[in-house]
Amino acid sequence: MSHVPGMIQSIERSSAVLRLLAAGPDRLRVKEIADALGLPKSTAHSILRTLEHVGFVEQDPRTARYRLGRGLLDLGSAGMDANELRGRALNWADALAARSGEEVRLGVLDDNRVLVVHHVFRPDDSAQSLDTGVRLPLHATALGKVLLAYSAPAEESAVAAGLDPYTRRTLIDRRELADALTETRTRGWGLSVEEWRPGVAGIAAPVRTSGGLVVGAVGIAGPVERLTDTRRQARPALVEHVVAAARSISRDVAG
Amino acid sequence: MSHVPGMIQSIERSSAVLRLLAAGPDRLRVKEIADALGLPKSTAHSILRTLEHVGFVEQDPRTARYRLGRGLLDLGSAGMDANELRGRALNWADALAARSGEEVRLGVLDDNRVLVVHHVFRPDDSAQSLDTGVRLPLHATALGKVLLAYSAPAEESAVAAGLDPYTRRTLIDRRELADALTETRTRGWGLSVEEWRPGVAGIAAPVRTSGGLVVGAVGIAGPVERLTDTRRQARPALVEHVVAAARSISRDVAG
DNA sequence: CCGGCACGTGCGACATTGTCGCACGCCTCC
DNA sequence: GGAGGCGTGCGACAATGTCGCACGTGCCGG
Repeated sequence: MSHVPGMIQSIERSSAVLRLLAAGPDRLRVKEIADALGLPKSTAHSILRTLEHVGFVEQDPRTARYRLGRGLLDLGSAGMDANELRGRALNWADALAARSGEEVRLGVLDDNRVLVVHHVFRPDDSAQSLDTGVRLPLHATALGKVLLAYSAPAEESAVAAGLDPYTRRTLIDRRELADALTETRTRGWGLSVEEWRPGVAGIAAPVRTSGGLVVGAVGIAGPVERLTDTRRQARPALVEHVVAAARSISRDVAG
Repeated sequence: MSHVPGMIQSIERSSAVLRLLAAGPDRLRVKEIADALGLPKSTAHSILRTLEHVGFVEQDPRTARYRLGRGLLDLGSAGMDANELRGRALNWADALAARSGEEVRLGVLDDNRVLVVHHVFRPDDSAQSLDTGVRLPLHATALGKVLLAYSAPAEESAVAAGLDPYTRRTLIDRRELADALTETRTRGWGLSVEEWRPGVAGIAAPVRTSGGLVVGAVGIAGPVERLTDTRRQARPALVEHVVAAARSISRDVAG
């Protein structure tokens, strides 16, 4: 790759190595990397050795091939700032509120809680309190269930912290919660019916980066009778609105 | 941090910078980073400039503070190797073949193609060819649609490379494909009916890491009349088997 | 079973490269 | 309106990364 003055060459090369390893599912040999980047073997090896030392790549002991390391996994999630997410979701959240007729919340995972980073009031009602900055329980809200469904560590942490009952419908058994999260994962959206506050239901869907990583959740909340039918099932039209909004925000986030 | 002989200093320092940015949710100033790592301002700035150039960090135009960039988000995906995925999927793939009565394939994204990393024959029939290692088209197979649905870059790349028609049902229009992928994303599984080979249909579902990242797809393939009903809709029982198998593999991968 | 090849790895010398000191301009807070 | 702090850019030095070469090993073919 071309050398750009003022840029640190070894860092540019490291980036190229990481991208190369990320491009294909296969592990790569030193020679393959060196050839692909037009570098001498020694140089490529020196870079790989350092990247391995800092945990960005790992080497298979058997085949001696290199692949990306676990150290990168932790970095990705922090890449999306809450404020940034909020900025990109503003318009879509408003549109969702207008289409669904319910209040909209955008949440991110934050220390065993859902941190509400954005809140849009229900269009027809002005007597509501602004929830931005509030922290909601993970296991009892639709937003929280979505966030838990795509983060195994968060699920463990939440279970370990204890599943507090807020209503008689709150899921307090770890198996019931696990099943609910599996269902959430499978269908792609989350539901909570009177598990947090009596008479209130929520529908939420995940916001993803271009790589598929879940960085937040967006959802609506409102009276049970408006969000669900007589069998306590989510109304399909509302689900579609929520999922579509989440998809739009995801597309925006992906750039 | 201490200098280790044989390691490239600037890469070690870059790693420290990235970790520092990942540690806190706040954006950091050049001076804060420099002080935390014991570096001169100029040096820290030079590293930051390069990291920004390669997309690993971004600078807020207003506050001039730095945060992690989008380039890192997509790197986590390749942490899962194809062979590793194959190893974890072996038993589940066999079970899926037994339950569905159809042949099973496990595929990963590889350079505008689906790379088949595992293949289980249909239980009742021995006259089949082993597909492991074969590459299938992305836009015309159920496996490929699932992989495309969760990778925007791959979709762009596939469209750019041209949507070759294999049968008269192959999706060759980019809008039709986009709609199909949206549908795939929404319902959580993919379908292909005579889009690749006449008389053959496929049903596939995504395999995810604990973070929700899609690293592969598993699916069944077989005669149209066995996989779909008279309206060319996938048979729910088979879909359930495929989705369940994908979920099991995902759980295995996550652990 | 043995020879040859190709690969990963390590070392050392060179000079290219990153580092660091310094100074400029801008913004913010006294 | 002044002063301090910050981000940024430049340039010289030498410390640093780079590259050529060679060793040992594992694999494949004869």
